[in-house]
Amino acid sequence: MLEISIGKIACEKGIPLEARPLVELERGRREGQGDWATNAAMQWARTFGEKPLDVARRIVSLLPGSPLVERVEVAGPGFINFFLSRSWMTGTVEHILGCGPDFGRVNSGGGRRVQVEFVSANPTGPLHVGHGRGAAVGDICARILSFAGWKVEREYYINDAGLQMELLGRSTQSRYFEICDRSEEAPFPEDGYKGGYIFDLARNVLDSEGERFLGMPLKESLPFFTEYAGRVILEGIKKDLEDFGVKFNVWFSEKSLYDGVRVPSMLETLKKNGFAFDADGATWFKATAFSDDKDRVLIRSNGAPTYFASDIAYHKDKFDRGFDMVIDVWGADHHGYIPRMKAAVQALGRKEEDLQVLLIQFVNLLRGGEQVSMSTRSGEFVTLREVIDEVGVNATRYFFAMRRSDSHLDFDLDLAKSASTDNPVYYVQYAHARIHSIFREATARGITVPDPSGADLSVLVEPEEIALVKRLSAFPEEVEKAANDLAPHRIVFYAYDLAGDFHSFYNAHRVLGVGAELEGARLLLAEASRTVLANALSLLGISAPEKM
RNA sequence: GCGCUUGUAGCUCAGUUGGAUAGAGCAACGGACUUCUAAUCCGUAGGUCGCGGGUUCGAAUCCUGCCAAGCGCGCCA
Repeated sequence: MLEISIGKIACEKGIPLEARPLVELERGRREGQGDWATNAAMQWARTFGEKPLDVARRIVSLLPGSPLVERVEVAGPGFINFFLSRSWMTGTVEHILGCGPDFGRVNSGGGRRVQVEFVSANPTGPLHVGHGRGAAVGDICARILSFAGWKVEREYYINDAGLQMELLGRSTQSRYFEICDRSEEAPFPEDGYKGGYIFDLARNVLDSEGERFLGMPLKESLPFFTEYAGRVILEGIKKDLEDFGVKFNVWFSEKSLYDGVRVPSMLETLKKNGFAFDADGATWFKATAFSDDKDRVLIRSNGAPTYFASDIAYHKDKFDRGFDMVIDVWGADHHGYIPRMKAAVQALGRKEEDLQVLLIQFVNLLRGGEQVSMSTRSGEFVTLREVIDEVGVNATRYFFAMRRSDSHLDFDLDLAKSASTDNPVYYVQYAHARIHSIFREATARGITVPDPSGADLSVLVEPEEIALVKRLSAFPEEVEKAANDLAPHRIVFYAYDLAGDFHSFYNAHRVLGVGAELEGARLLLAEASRTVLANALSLLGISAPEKM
């Protein structure tokens, strides 16, 4: 409404609207700079040939009044600051209470379909903390996108074909022989999986299948070991994710890509679009037609497709399934892969931005201030399961999501599990629990929360109350930004700040026993705060306890 | 060598489609519980936004050159 007003004024000034910056409103950053502010006068000063301050004053003088706006000021080099009136406060709280669990929903997705593919770890070992971060970030992104009006599907791509799986089978097979004191017959492969879980798998095989594989050629028994180990590990992964609160709609098997149809069909599409060619006995993708720096092999001269080829086929399959946007969550070490994948997507006839790649940086585990060293190959890694068992699902999710996903994360195990002042998870949850505590006490005293429509919220005038209402009202914008930027950490920060605003309010003012009118208004404010805290925590997949 | 990411308070990090006096938490120091949970709050102190140029009314943010860290540059997966 305010934008339109300003726009009209610009028109009245007799200067055409086009080729001029749009009017932008943003929230005031600090006390005295208004609830909303615009730099429009500064943007237009050049076009008008006047000083920004003069332009600002003229705009203000032409602004119509609004019941929501208490006053308008010109400040600084030419900012126009809007101060909102009390009726706006009342309306905000009523609106939140009316929406309840749906407050914060926005429709930037507009019902479009998006697929989030994440974790996608090889089933060659249990999930470790790095996967855990990807799981948390992917899951929270999916929740946020859904809240922002996207139709979301979550997918796990199972790398169940290829050399790594064979290596897993051979590792297990070797351990099986080793347990039977016949290790010299099946030497442990170089670069094999050395983790203790391989012994567990081998022992299980021995228990259920006996020693029947000992007398069999290695080649013959290998498929069993490979299939068995892969299946059991995948089951474990599924269980870990489930216990971590992460669900998938689709578990997509890499093997299913090699059905003799998908890769050739993908090649046909690329050739038809003019982006595949033969050279040196191999088939190539013309990645340099886009922003990649070299062309890439699709089919080797020995006839075998590359990993990249199956990845293109996979992404073609995704788009064929009708998604408007596809999000891949990758470990940051794969960043060099992005240009060619984006190129492939364009070669398939999609826009570059239809594929979004979210990079997850490495996690640095800290215990006692010391870095916990990890390496998958040596089998020395901390599993997601261990972290969950040690610090709990809520703290684990919170810590994984608290930083921008593309920056390194220090995960302090001692801090995460400490039920102390320093732990930000408890800080947020405690705000929610405190509000419930107020309601419990209110009930004990026979006080009920009034109906929002009948209450007078204009009695909320204290700075802490106003700050809290402003924070509450910003939630939908935060959801929208988090969705647009695929930035779960924004919600973490928002929840933390909101909790802080509530704690400040709580410490400065009493809710109960301050007179019926004020008490009612504060109960409604508390309920609105509880609602938004719960909604934010729900986006993070973190519980909102009633008691701590 | 080329490319990507990062560099903000002692530490860990927000802020990066150009806006006003760069913000939190931890650590340090000083305060606040007869009351709805002190797992909280209030205050003090802490900064050449890696360094140098440039663009403009205005730069942590954009451009450019350096420096440092991490990660990539296969007919591997």
